[in-house]
Amino acid sequence: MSNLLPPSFYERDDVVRIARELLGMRCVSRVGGVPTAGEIVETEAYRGHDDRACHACDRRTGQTRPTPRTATMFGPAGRAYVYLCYGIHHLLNVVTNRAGRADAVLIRGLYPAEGLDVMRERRNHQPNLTTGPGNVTQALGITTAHNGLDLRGDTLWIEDRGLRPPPETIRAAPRVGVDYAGEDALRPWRFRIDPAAMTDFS
DNA sequence: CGGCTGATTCGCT
DNA sequence: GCGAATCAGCCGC
Repeated sequence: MSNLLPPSFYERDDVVRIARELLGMRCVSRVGGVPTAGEIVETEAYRGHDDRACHACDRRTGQTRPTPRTATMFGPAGRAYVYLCYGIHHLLNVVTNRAGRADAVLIRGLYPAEGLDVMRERRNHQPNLTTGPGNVTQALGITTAHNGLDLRGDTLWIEDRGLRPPPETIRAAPRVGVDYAGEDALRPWRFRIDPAAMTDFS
């Protein structure tokens, strides 16, 4: 028994809260009909209208406006925003808030749950399957070709299986790799489940 | 159109 | 701890 996260989960005007609440949810891909999945253990929140670490916000001027790359973030909630980072890595985000508000949650880590053999193969048999945002997409088979996908479709979605990490096991920290964002780089919008508290996931 | 840069990862020092 | 890999987006000329 599992519940697909409803639009009302994504449409809320609080991307930081959503990033925290996504911890413990199961992220599922069915690329090419092959199921792979894992519980979300690390996220980061990006807020379009006032956060210079967010792609939607020009980090020099502070102006927020859509570009061809970031158009998905300005669209309706509950879709996948996938972009290419450093010319190599595909990074998966969940779009939140109403259309016009460019908020998104970056999926940075999973606890592997389903399709481990496929994920191992996609990861070229490296020991780290789904830690790190670039590794998550590689294991799930997600690329920029999946940008804009509705998370209620049959290729990529997020399920609520009732797993709720205890609040005291959730660590908040500044986001990774956004030093250019000035004061916004200090916002503690990175969330992860303390690895030592993850015995429930096995 | 040229140049710079990045929400990263991995291997080598 | 450092730097290469690798390229689309974005800015400025």
